Amino acid sequence: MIQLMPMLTGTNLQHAKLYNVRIVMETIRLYGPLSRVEIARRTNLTAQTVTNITRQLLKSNLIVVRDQIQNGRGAPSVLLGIKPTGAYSIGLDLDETHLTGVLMDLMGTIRQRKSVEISLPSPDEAIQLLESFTRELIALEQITLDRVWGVGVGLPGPLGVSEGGVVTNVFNPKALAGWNNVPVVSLLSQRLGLPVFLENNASAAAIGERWFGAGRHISTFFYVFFGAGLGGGLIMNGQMYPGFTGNAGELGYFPVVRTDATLRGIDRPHLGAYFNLPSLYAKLGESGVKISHPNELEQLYNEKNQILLDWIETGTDQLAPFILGIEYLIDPQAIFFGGRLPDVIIRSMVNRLQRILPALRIDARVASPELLCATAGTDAASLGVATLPLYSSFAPVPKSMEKKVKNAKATSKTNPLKAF
Amino acid sequence: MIQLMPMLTGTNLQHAKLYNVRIVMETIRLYGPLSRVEIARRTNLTAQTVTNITRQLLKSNLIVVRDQIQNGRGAPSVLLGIKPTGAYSIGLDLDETHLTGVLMDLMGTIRQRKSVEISLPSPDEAIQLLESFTRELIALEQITLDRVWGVGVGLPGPLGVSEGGVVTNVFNPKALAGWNNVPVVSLLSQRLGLPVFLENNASAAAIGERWFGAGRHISTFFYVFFGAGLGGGLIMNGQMYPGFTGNAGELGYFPVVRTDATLRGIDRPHLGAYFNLPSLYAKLGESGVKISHPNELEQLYNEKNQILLDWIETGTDQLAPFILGIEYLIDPQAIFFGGRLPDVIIRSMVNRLQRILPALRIDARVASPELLCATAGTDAASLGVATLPLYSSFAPVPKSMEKKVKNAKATSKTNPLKAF
DNA sequence: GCCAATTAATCAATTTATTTGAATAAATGC
DNA sequence: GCATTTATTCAAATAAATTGATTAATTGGC
Repeated sequence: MIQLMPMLTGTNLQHAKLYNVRIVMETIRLYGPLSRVEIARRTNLTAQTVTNITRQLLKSNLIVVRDQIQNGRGAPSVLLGIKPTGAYSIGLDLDETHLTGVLMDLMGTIRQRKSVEISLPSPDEAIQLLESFTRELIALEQITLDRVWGVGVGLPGPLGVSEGGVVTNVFNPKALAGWNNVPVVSLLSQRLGLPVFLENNASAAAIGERWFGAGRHISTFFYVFFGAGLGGGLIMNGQMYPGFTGNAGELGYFPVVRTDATLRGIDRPHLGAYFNLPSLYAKLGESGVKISHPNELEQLYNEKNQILLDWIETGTDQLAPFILGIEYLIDPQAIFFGGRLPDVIIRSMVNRLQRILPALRIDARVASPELLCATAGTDAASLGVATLPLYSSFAPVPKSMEKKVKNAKATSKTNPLKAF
Repeated sequence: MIQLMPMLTGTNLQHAKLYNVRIVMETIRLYGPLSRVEIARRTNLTAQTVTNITRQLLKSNLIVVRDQIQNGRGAPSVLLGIKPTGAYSIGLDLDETHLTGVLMDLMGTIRQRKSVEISLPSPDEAIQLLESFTRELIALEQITLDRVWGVGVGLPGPLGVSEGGVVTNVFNPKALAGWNNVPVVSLLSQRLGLPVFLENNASAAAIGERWFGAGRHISTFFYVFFGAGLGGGLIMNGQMYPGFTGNAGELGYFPVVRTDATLRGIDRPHLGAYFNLPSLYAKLGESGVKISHPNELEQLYNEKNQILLDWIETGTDQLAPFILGIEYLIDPQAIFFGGRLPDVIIRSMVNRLQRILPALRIDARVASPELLCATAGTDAASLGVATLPLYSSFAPVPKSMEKKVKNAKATSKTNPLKAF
């Protein structure tokens, strides 16, 4: 758990180039299709450098010539765009109630999807299941394993153990009883021969929103995630911020200072103790309504089920001060709300927050963050973890510029851009 | 105020080299004196590259040969250290009650200091005063203006206007009535012919702690700053995080949800309305104790003045939930407490918090951030703003690697490392 | 006291990226 | 029909890190 100050690492030509490759890829992805000259203008690179880099990207099948367009005089521009099938990625979102797997392409389109309801799997069962899901998704798409750049796995946080911000093992997560020091990353990557990325589902959903959702053009936002429990993820300067112990944004375990009647029984009331699906299911069960999947809540909401509506309102009211805390401490550009709850419910929460919050704010504040519904829908988490391998390969994060030592482990799998 | 997604900017050899120069400087500063081989080992650069870079740094008088040491067999190491007088910087901390100016060297040592008590200066008076303070400090040290790499100016936040995270103008700060859209940076830099950096005093204190204080080896921390009012600064991944509107960490305007008797009268209670020096002075004045400088509080504290002790205890109790918010949302490695209050008072607050907090935390939490007294003492803010020019020139932040366009403004003054 | 071994630092040549300036090609507009 | 404009690329130059050899200083063993 001890995280030392990161090493002060220099760079060199090769890594500077790799960074430029990422910059070009990302520019095309976000603003493409673009001509080489336009890429050069947007990145401050010279046209010649862009020519060199795009030549290699074309050869590697990561981009493709799209069109030729004429703007005024002069030679027409050749527009370059991302080749969606240039790379694939797999995302697996597991919690105590379900597993969802998706196969995603380079543009973030879900091409295959599988889902199953389960109940608290053991680590062995889970690894088995994750492997078979991966192989089935690849078979469905009829591609070979080598075209998949990695597998992302999402679990309910907090996961406990991280190494320099990278989570490899799962240590006693609260939501997964019996999971004690499970090396998910090494177990699964050995079985599959693919790079595996592990992340708590809330942070993963935030990364997904950042890379493929409305967060593509927002560099700093908070993501409130409704999974089996309540979680949160924080994106700052375009990168996920894990916190020192890997628990940044863990809204669910934030102590509730104001004690409402609903929390009176609990010793140390915290938001997650109230705002979670199992406790909602239990409440509904008492009134004779049986629910087994969050999608069924949509109908209940439309039927104006009073228990559900009360749960939403009370939970939102308890959430409001925390949203204020995010505003004043982190001052993000936006706060997203997403997760496994149906869109209508999330939208009603956001609407209620927008009504409540102005009265709580100190009037002196100039601007407040936008409250937005997440774009990914109920598969936000699996979509989010699927972005992890692509993010790791293509995001132009400063870390990608750092020199690696000579005798570091072979990076052929973990950094596929090494072909450059 | 609108802050677009930062441009995706490529890099080139020259900027990669500049980054390596900063990496070498910072490695020597933090861990020096070091031999060239040791620098190479710590930075992943080759010995030859380090030789080349240190040769130029020696010629530029930024580093100096310190010693030769023998470790075992082989040629002895030549140790290189920062040359403290290789660069100077000036910091000016202004608020409605005082101005403190310091002249600092490259190692963060305060070499000259001036201070004056004033009352709410107009912008014109202030600029005049800032200029004369700067010239007096330089005269005291008997150096020429060209050896000063810049001037940092600190004002009580929130300052209102920032451009891409860089504050240049002051727009209606709450603490400085009559200051409406004052272009502090351009006014002062024109008069002095030096780069000027503007920052709110809390963030500046945090940067000072990061660069020269205990934060040198802590990459993520929060800084609770007691100035005339209450402020906060956030350092993440070694860099100050300003937030989208420049107000991240603005503790003072965070609404207080729990309403104590002390805040009952106020319409929208917030922490800063209670926890500020003018209101303490007023309270003390009612009981016949006249205070004009925060240093005088130390004696009152030692005399166990009940009004002061109550103010500290109540304020700390109100602060506690906010500290929890920082823990759960930001999950920093440490939280520093510093500012213009005497050390004994800050220490008593930290002690009280350490007693209060465990009972409020959800027991499931694995690790909590350390609560620490800041190292800089009552000059934290002026020390902090003095670090801004040095930080800007020498900090190995990723941004320093970005390519600048050809016809950008001359950078001779703003980036003195351009000699390389 | 000598000499092989070891280590720090540098020199010289090589490699690999971007940059620069010229060339080519395609389309427009007069 | 032709000068102009623009996108792109070719070829040579430039500038950084890398590599391998070299030098120098010192230790430890005999």
